Amino acid sequence: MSYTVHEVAELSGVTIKTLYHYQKIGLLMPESIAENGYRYYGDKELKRLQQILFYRELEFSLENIKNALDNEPDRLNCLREQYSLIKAREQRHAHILRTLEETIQHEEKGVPMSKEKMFNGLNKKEWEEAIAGQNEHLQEKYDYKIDTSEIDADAMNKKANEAAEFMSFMVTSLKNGVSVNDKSVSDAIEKHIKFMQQDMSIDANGFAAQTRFLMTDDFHRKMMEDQQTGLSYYICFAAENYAGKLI
Amino acid sequence: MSYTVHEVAELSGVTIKTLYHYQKIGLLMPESIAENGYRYYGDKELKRLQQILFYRELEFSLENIKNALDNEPDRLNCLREQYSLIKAREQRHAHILRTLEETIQHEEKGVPMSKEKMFNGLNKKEWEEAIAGQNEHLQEKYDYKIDTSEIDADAMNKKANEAAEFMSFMVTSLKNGVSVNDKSVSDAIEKHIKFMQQDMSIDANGFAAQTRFLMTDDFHRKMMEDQQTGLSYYICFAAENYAGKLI
DNA sequence: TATAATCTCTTACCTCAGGTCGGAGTCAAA
DNA sequence: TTTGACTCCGACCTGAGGTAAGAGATTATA
Repeated sequence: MSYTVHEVAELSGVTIKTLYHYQKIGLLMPESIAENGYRYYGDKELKRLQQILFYRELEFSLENIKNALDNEPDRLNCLREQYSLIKAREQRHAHILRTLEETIQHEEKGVPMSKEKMFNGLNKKEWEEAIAGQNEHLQEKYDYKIDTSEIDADAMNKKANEAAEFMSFMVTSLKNGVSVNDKSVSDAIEKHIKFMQQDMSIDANGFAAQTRFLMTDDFHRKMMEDQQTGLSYYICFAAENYAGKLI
Repeated sequence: MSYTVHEVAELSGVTIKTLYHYQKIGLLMPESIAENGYRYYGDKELKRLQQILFYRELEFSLENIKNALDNEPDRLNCLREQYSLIKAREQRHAHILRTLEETIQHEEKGVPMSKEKMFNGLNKKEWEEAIAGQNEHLQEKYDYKIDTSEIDADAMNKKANEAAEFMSFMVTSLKNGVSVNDKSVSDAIEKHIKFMQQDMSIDANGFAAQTRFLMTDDFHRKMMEDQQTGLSYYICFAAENYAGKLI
């Protein structure tokens, strides 16, 4: 099955000019070119175009897209990677949305807002710095930045701070679809338990029991679920999984 | 309070060059210009810049932003409008994400996908046409399009329908903080299992095992978590709880 | 079969939202 | 007074296309 420029344009919503452009920069070549110069695209080309558009949607430069597709010729891997990138972008947008909500609330009450908060999530420079070193995999490969900094740290004292950090990490993991089996999750739990051990006697099983209580108890569950839907269940699973591993 | 270009750049993450550019096109003028030519911005300008960035995030052209801000000088209205636009964009992204998911599933099974479906949500032309005449308010004012074609109910057969109904019920319960112990949850699971028993042999324990698999398997968990954060964990708990009760 | 309407190719130039570079003036601190 | 950081402004560059125009190809209609 082969398609004319017009048909491809119609199907994909891209203009003929854009197809020509992609050909010129070697991003998407026609399957064949007739003697009269007419270009025809096949199924393989349509699939590649689809992937180009997914990446374009993520604001990759055409050059980056070319690299991504050429370095990862396995379509399924590409698609999965695009999936997690889109998920990552969602976080940034959630951040911006929160800033917008906060701004509306401040404006409604007529209370002035801190200048830093005003640009939370919008300030690309800032969060690119804040997350330097994180998510190396995607960053190296795509130069794509992921927003993971959520809480304002120094507003809390040390204890609350550690707890909030742990929670925020779990929220991020939950939102990113990280398995409770993942080493990063186990590590976080281990660290959290060690911290708690500074002023109380608790072990992995005790912690698991505690999280199960937090999940079953209506009041505490509500507190956690308000922070992030699903959090109480996730943490409980993670804690039980961690305790189970130690046996 | 007034800020130098450097300070504004630092706060907002925008470059000095961009500030200059905005000044040149009359989008954001400094509050004052000293005799030495230095430009200074006040609180009012920072607020305007914030709004510019919200709009820019929504891919409005600078000219459109100028019009939007000049025609709607009421900040609160602007912010609210931006809020609904961002919400609308979320829909479009959800659409794209679904196309990506479907593509992954087709690719996994090696089944070819219809060419139209391949570009669902990506085809801007298409959804601009599909919603012609709708959302006139925003379109007239901003030339911004909203994706409204979301659910194609009759596209699903009965089976998928029941599953979707069950899932949607669980999502609602999770979001409302309903305990997995709650009778409504047990009842829904019972009903769902009975339905499945029509064409397969499964019991409460089998179902619990299945949900645990869905939670532990990276790909399936991703699918569920995408629908609602925490869903895979909630359903697994609920299923295990239901199976446990029967003993 | 002739003609009109549509499609296609290619090149040259335009646009938008900035980035880069360079020269020159300005300011604060050592 | 000199150094280093900050600022201004203009000229030119970039990416991802859009527009316009001339010319050949194909298809539909008279």
